[in-house]
Amino acid sequence: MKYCTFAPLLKHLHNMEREVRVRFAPSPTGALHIGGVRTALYNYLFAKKMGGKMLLRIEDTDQTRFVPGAEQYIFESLEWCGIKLDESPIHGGPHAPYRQSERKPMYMDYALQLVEAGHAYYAFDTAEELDAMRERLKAAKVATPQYNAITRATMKNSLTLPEDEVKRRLESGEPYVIRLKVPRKEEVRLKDMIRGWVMVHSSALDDKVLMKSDGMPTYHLANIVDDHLMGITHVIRGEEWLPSAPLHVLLYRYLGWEDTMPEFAHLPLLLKPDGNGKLSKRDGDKLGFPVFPLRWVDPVSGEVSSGYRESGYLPEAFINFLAFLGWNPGTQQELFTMEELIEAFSIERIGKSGTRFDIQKARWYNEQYLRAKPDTELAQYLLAALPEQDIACSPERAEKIVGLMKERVTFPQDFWKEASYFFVAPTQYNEQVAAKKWSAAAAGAFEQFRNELGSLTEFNADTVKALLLQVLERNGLKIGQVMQALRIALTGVEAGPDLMAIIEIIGREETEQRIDAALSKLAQYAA
RNA sequence: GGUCCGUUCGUCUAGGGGUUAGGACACCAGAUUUUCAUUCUGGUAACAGGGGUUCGAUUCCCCUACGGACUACCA
Repeated sequence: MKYCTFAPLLKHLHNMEREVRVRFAPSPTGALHIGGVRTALYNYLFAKKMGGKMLLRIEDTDQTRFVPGAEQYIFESLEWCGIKLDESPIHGGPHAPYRQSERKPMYMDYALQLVEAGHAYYAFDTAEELDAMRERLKAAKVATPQYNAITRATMKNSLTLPEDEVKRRLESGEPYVIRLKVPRKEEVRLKDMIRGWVMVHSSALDDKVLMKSDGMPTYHLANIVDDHLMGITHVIRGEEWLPSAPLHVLLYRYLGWEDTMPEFAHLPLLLKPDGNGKLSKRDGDKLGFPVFPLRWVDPVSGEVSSGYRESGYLPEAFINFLAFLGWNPGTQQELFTMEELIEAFSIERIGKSGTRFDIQKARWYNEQYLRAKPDTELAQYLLAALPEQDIACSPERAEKIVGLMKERVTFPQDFWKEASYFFVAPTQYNEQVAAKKWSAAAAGAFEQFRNELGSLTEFNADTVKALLLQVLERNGLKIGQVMQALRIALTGVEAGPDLMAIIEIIGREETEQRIDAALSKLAQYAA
């Protein structure tokens, strides 16, 4: 109780003069998933908005879950997203090392400090004994079976065992853990920047393990020690941490760090599209969209999961989309560059409720960003796809093509997929449209058109169109009656940009050849 | 089960004691067009339910329902 009156005020004063420092602290247990990327993004936006620093810390205290390549994947993902780190295991920094496994020696001191102060204790219970305890409590219909102020009295720990036996066990190298001695009854309050005051009774918390028997700290101890040592001012993390946040407050208090305790902001979760549970790594591609920023190959199972990058999402679009999942600027503006996001960002405008994931919106953002790019840049996407097709194309020609196609693509790879007819004559025709639109009259007109193409002194969309109209008029045909047929003849498909522009790009000779081919291949419909 | 968090159109959300409850995506219709797409115009569509407080509640309070998270020597 004695802390409650002044601590918040002191903390407030203290934090006001501190440089904002936030951290993103993933564990390298696999690919970083999209929810993690959003957490990283919000941390980054907040840090930059406040003129502060963002660091990345690898939380690898569970050696059994280490996955090779995961750490590299995290860095590559953040880099692709444009989230820049000020300090990290690879960027270095004043608080190195930034991998908890490399910081291992420093945690025990703090755990022992807690033991000495009477806020933690040694426990020697085996896994079997813990199971038995939980079974017993369950059988006795105890609402929450946990290692706590009541049950600790029945277990093997330094609070129940005689002092000399505890000493003997420790000296003989018997495995032990250090547990936090959570008070029996005490209200623990914490102020969350998104949710306001959250109150939890200490009886709902159990005596969490702080140091594991392998000598590694658990997340709970390690994150408090490191956040304190690294000068973290704001902890922005997922809502799944909210239930254990009071425990963390207790740790700050017992370690004597309450006056510089970071402020907390627990982010609403990213939910599956049906709202049924949070988006998880294990969802892979099951939901019909990637849950990872980059493609990921599981090093053990070899299972491949698709990524946003490889699917054709632009990092700017991906980030803009992600930023709006749970946050909004309160204005009508939808499109934001990273700089604009930083400028507009505030934690107060983060929503409270879980956010369902909607891939449709991500596609829309991608289209917007794609269309905003200059043709010279878009041309690179098309050009990049051509060598493997064994096709040569000048940058100027590619530019013209993407200029015509950009309004109708969602991803960069669509340029080749949707526009291959600029390079390759159709080998088959849309039969439905052919059956409906091809006619003897049309075919006749096309033949004349084809034969007169050679007479044009200038060959471009305008002159070609003029010629076509002339031929059609001579044959008593309307443009609407035959255009679809001509489109099929030249491209094979029913949809696409302005046909005359297509003709201009594929050129006179190719146009003549394609009409010839169509006249013979589609003759069956000319009845 | 227990603890905690949440609930405005199908989805993301704005708003906030008196509003025609606003926008975006998606969807539908019309216009333009040589097709499709784009673009433009218009449209369908929401305050979970019940109690209070109040002249008045979607907004504040309580309860219920529903949803979610957590409940490891994992993070």
